Amino acid sequence: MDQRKIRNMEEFAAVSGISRPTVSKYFNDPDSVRQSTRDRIEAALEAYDYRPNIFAVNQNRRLTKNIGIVVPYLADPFFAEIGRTIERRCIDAGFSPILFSSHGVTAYEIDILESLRSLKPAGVLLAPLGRTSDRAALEKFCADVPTVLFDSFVEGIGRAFVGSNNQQFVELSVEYLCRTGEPPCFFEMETPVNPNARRRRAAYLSTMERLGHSPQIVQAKGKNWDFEKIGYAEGGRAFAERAFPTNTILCSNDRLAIGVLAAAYKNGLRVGRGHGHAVRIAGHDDHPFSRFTSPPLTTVSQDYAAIADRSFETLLHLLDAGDGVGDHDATFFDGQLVMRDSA
Amino acid sequence: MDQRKIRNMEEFAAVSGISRPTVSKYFNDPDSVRQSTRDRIEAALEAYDYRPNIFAVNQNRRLTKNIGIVVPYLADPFFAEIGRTIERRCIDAGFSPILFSSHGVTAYEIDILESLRSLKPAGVLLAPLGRTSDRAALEKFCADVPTVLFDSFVEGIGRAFVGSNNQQFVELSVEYLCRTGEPPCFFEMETPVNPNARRRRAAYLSTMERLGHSPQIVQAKGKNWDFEKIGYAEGGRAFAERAFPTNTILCSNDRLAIGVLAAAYKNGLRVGRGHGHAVRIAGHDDHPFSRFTSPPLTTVSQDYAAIADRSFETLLHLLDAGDGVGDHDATFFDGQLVMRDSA
DNA sequence: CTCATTAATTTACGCGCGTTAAGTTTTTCA
DNA sequence: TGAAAAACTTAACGCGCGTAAATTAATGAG
Repeated sequence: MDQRKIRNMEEFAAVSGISRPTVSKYFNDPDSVRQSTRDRIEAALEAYDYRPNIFAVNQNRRLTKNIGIVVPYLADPFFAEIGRTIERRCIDAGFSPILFSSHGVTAYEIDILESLRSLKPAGVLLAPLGRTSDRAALEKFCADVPTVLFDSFVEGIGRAFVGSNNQQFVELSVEYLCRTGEPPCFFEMETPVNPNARRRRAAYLSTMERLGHSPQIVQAKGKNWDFEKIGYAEGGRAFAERAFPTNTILCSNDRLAIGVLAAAYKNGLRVGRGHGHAVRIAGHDDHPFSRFTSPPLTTVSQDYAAIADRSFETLLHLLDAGDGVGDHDATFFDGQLVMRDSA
Repeated sequence: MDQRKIRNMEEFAAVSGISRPTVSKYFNDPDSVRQSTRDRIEAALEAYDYRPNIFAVNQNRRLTKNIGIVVPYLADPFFAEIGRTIERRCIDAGFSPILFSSHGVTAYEIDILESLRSLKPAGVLLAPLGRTSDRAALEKFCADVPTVLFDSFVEGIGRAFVGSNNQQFVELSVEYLCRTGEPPCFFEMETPVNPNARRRRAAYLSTMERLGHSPQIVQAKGKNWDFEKIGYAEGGRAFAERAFPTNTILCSNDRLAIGVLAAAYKNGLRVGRGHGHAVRIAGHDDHPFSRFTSPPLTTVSQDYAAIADRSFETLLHLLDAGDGVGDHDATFFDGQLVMRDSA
């Protein structure tokens, strides 16, 4: 195939019979050169497999083609899935995605933004930790780097936001549960890490009141991202102490619900609707595992792909709109009720 | 804090009162300069927040301080977890980890290795796709870059391997199941993507024979990484067709077992041991979600942290051992039986 | 205090590519 | 066919840092 190794663009230009500046132009935009020279370059490219040195390329660019993707917790399949989707979009659009996870730790998130900055990314898609984020650090970062926030909305941070309509999510689940059985109590974490949780609580309260029921909230202690574990421990405790005031438990999110489901099983409570069942349990988010719990979890589905796609599109928009004062648009996707057997 | 922005090492050297080459030396190894000059540099570092341009730094190095981490499927919490752990080790050791996921797609794995190569990483930790990996591509890559394989053993690839002792895993589960009830049948995928699966099958066969039982294998159709879905669909079909020859189902891995568990529930089969239970189900790996299934899944635990730690240590070893012909050492960690309620 | 070490400094080159300016060739189209 | 436009070539500089050689300064044992 190739006779000798190509060491740099100079040599590659030589073997392709094109001058180096033109080759450089080609790599920055293949359409910017005449078709005939493009063909010659691409012919040489096949014969000699050469790739521009990525470090040398990025040294001179003020901005690279890198796109940072930051999620708060990669062990959560939701974020794994959404990260995956965004990665693909980036690659297909000719960017180099770099995936980071804060693993639920504030200091990690700060570190990530720090090292991201030195990668001179064209843009960043950031799902912040939320409550435990260092607001100042986020603000400073977003001031320098075009950033689209997703999943967790943080007031005043980022140039745009894409997430789900928590109000609508909870309206959907509360209305369904009230329509088909006892009005639900709301199970959530005492000090939720994620700002979505606060909006869901508010939505639960308002929806219950609108429907003429008295809202009842059960809170679980716990501050980390081990939601299933917390749901299991605290849910179990609540079952044992008969702390759930109704037979219907609406969990703030599916991961918590998965824990409560396990706790219910352990306590010998049959979960589901209809007679013979002791308790109904529902969640929100349509977590990838929710369809495989026993019983399968009734929930409200997030449109993963839509959030991922829209986030990326929004960033692209931002990028070629330049540093226009960007009318911080926020997109909130509605969810859909997914009726399964748990409620 | 800082008066003017520092643009490069030249300027930073000026404000710190040290020459640029010495500053450069400092950044490559803070211990290589006299304590007094180190103090002066670090004082300036606090006052002026400067960081060497990562691209310029890497341009001249033959090797960078980058370490690639490649997993086959990041939406699998096992890999998310192990990826997370390795990342930490890298950072703590002064390296820059970069996490990639092949998402189960051969072409992606090849692309990842391709772009990894251009990042000139000091080393790579690779959990290959396995059966669907492009062997030639792996071989070519590993010839150029010091690579430690983990999780999936591929004969002759990489300079070392760290994974689990599949033989021992299955011995443990089969012996336990035989000791406490009907000998298990083995539920697995027809064409498993992961080489561990083949070893587990072999271990099942040999262990059953050693114990004087006739092995019985039930295979599920399906070729992708949606193990839960496949387990649910094919397990459900097997239940409906009464294709499971015993009341004890040993699944090749937990994700498959989670699907079978859901299928059992759907078919009205109570899962667990003792009377009143129709079927026992067990798995392998101690998947993070296994303790939250209903009932909680009996399984054999992988030592995530040990695999992650040892993989990284092995790589470090490899790196400062230079290009010594490395006696391709393979480490196989034993598992521990985790008895829960499903079997 | 002297001499031998050890560490820092000065000077200078190179890495691989982006980019620009000036000159040359090719293409396009009237 | 000829001139303008477009694309290319040559030449050269700069990016920010690693690194080497030669020189000077600091350290420390005797």
